[in-house]
Amino acid sequence: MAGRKKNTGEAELSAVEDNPLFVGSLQRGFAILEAFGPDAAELGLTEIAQATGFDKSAAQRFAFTLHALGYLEKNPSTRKYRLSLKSLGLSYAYLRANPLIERATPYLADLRRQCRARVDLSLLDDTEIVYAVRLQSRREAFGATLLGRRMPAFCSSGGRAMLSVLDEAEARAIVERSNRRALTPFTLTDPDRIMASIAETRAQGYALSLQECLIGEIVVSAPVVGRNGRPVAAVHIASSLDDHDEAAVREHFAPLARATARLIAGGDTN
Amino acid sequence: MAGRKKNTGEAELSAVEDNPLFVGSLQRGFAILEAFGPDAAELGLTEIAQATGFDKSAAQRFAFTLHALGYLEKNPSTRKYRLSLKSLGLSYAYLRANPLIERATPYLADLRRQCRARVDLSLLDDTEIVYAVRLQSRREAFGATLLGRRMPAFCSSGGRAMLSVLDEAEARAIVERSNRRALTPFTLTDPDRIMASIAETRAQGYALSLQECLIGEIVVSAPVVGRNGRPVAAVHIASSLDDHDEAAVREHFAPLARATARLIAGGDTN
DNA sequence: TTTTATGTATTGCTATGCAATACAAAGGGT
DNA sequence: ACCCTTTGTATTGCATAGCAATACATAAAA
Repeated sequence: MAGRKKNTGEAELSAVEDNPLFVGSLQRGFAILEAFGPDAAELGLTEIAQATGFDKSAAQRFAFTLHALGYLEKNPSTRKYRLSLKSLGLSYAYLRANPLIERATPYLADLRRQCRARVDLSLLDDTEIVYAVRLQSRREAFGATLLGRRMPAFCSSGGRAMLSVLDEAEARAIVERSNRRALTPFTLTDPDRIMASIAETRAQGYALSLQECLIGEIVVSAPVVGRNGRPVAAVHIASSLDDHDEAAVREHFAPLARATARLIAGGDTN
Repeated sequence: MAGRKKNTGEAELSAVEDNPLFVGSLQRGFAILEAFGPDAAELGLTEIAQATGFDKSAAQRFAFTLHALGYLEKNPSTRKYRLSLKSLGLSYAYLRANPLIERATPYLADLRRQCRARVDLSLLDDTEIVYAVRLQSRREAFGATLLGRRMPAFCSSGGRAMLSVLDEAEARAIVERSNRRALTPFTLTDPDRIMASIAETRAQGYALSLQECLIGEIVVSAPVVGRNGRPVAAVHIASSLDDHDEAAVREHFAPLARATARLIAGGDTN
């Protein structure tokens, strides 16, 4: 987590950092919060310093402050810091304030009952999708069931669904600046082939991902389109190939996903 | 949201603020983030200034910075700020890093299948409980289904379950400094009667809340106890009185909740 | 015990971030 | 269409908040 690089262009970012309105301390504080992750659940001061590139003093001050504010807590035995419950507060505020999600939730619950598979709602954030609602089915790999999880848009079903709503050029731009690391042997990584898949998605009104993100998983997604014609979200239905084969998914789940997406779009305010 | 008062004692807080390690800018930044909530989904600069008590300049600088960092986004039409998707990231990191939650999730999913009612896992944070896992059943009021939601411990079933694990004195202290506003006409607000309910909970091994938080809702909860003997979490089973009466809940759900709590506690690392 | 590593506390200096103010750009009433 | 009010954006000199170096304390390791 040390030197994570954004492909969004550092130039633009450092431009904004030079703006006199920019408060560097805030940035550093968040950098420390963001240093905590699945791989780094608990961090000591020196580890924080290492992960962020700050010196010990800076790590100390910011960790101290975040602790005082309640965003970090200390494991008394290891004396290391970890994220605290308060981290959940922001999510709550976000979800609660988001009318799209409020609107979508009951439709997704209905969908979940109809197909008895995992149902997700994802949002597009540049080259990634973020899961905002997840209704899990049976036992899934734990990390895969969490809200806020990010996946690359180019290879996820929901990502392709949303990209298919954009114009060709915009979609291609996103695909091309994505980090197109293959997640499975089935992941398409060639931009042209990805764009072909997106074109197909556009034509049929839904995207289908066959083991492109996870071996054994098949996902259909339909885009939720805003009044302005832009993609707002994607409705996913994910299941195991053990339970449903491609034909069945296309025949039964795809129309359901599309219908749900349309219902959600129905009362859009954007 | 302007002058929210912590009953934890301001003295202690301002003591820490005077520590030279305390970075005030971080505090102000978070104060602005926290100004956003259900009631204040979108805020303009002046509104932010009002809500936080800062002057326009401060509001401007911090909003600018949070925007640059990606935690706030601007509604282009209203020019107001709102929380962005990035808010979900912290939750993800927290949940992902929390072994208790990872461990609990599959057991909760099983429980959900067995009782076909809403199943939640909550954690205790001083006088409040925070929902960390929620497996909803059918349509529920939207806000009630979200992760990160807080409820008073004194009147919630899960809260009483966890309080019942503490010693009498500690539990009473928490109850007494809670803001004991009645949420429904059935909410117990008298400390003595609450303590009696907690004692009963301790005796029977589960807590039962009959419409104390929400009219028409019945909830049983069992505490998850850590190796150190402290309450770690609570397992809730919530259903509507239309579906299940008190006797049925006590007979069928209470044992299930207790069993699940024990399973979760089984491999605790704390 | 000595040694090494890591967390905690202190302090003087200066760059950072502050607040006042000026400017621009929308809304909204008449 | 105008004014006037309101709200967002940009600039700047100055003081203080926050920095980095360093010293001290405490815990694990050898």
